[in-house]
Amino acid sequence: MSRARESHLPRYLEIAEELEASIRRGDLGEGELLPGELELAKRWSVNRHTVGRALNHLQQMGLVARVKGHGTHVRPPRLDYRIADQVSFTAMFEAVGARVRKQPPTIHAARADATLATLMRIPVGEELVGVRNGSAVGGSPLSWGVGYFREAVLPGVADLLAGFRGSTSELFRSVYGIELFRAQTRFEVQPAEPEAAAQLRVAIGFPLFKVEKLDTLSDGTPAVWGLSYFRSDAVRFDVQTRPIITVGA
Amino acid sequence: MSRARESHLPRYLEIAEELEASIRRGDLGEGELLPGELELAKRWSVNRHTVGRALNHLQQMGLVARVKGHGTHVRPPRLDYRIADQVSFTAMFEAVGARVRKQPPTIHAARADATLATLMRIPVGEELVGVRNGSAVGGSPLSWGVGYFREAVLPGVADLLAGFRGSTSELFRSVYGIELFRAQTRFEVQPAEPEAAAQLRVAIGFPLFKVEKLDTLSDGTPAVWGLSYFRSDAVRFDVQTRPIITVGA
DNA sequence: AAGTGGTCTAGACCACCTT
DNA sequence: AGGTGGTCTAGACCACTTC
Repeated sequence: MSRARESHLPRYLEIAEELEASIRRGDLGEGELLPGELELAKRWSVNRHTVGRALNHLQQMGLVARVKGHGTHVRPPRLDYRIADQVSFTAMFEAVGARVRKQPPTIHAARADATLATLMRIPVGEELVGVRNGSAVGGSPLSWGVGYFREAVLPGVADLLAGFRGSTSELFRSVYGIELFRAQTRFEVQPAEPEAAAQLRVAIGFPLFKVEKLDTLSDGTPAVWGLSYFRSDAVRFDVQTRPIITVGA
Repeated sequence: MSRARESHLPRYLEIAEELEASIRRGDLGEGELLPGELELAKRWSVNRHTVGRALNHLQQMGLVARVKGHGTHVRPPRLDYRIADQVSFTAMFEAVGARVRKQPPTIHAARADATLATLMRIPVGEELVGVRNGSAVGGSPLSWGVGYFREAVLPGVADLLAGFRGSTSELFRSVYGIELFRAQTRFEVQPAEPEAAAQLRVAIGFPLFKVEKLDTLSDGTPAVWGLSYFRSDAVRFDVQTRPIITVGA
């Protein structure tokens, strides 16, 4: 492959690279606030919009976070969201020492419409319990979404979940004596809509992971379906589909 | 002027929604070119940059694609990239009737450095065959990346792959009599760097799926590791970790 | 040559968060 | 009240694709 020209990089990318270098060098520590757009613009003798673009690029790289009215600060590295057939959201992040905060969920009765019935592979009209929830790790919002639990499989689940902020895996294990398994996970990228943007404290249009999941009982019976949006600057997903052997030395 | 609007939605989102509606209605057919920014700006009496933002938003939603010097056209719906423990990229998309075109791969000898050895779970210094490749579906670029094949597990793989553009799953099955299994897949979102942007025909900064995969033999022995970038407007990933039963009716 | 979208400047107003 | 980033306008220049 010939690499003839690579000299004329856009100015905002040059600035982004300089800022990236100084973050990686450690000139700017984790959580530290960067100067505002106006001051940075003066530093490179460019317009405010040009450094703004550089900062937006760095945000999509996961290096900084921008909050309107507050400023731009250095982000910690992305979290690893590990998914295998057995998963506990809470246990996984606590194992890494991350401080997880779940919002108290909002619960409502629901029934499977045509779309939901297809996604969950259950009959139309079945009784469900809908749960709106959100999570934050290390003080920064991570996810926001909704889940649907089958009342037929998890009787009385609405009362169980009301106000509950712990690990649902443990809850179901102790109350029903069952284990849930991740059967299917779908990943998509979507720009943040106004409501999701507000919940996750990102600007409208910021790229989000849209994740749809289906959890089943051990025999493959569908039990829970969920749709969540995750900040793409805060997380990376790691899905295990088979065991791996480590070779040699 | 009269900004006495009671909708607190940004103007560019209102325009994006109107365009979205007319695409979903079918006023604009798949593949059809939209008017240029200047004409659209006249239509809504706004600046060119405002409609530009609306179009960029629609592109991130996967509804349109923008190509510099060419224009903005309506995209087909996102492809479903189904991943289970047994996968064939080629077979999967051909099953959906999509026309897959793989670029002839570029091959080079390589050795596992510390990073690669950790990722592949093999000893440092092991002999590998590096393969740069790209794919397009339905005439639009989809992925671009690099793969590393273990010479010890797939002897003579460099010669096999040189100029080969078919299904590698089938190739390995017929030549070595082995089946490869997807063991691990990592998903991350990254803004397009200049080189990836050029290969995938998107603007610099456009959000891409960064996908790392590890394929193994049936006993879990690592065989192939790969890193690919996928256009996030063109694809959605669907990972199956367990079988699912369909209930009722 | 004409048209397209990408970049950069310049200035304005605003909503939001902190003090 | 002061500072932050988000939005919108306006105009300019450019690289790229297509004719």
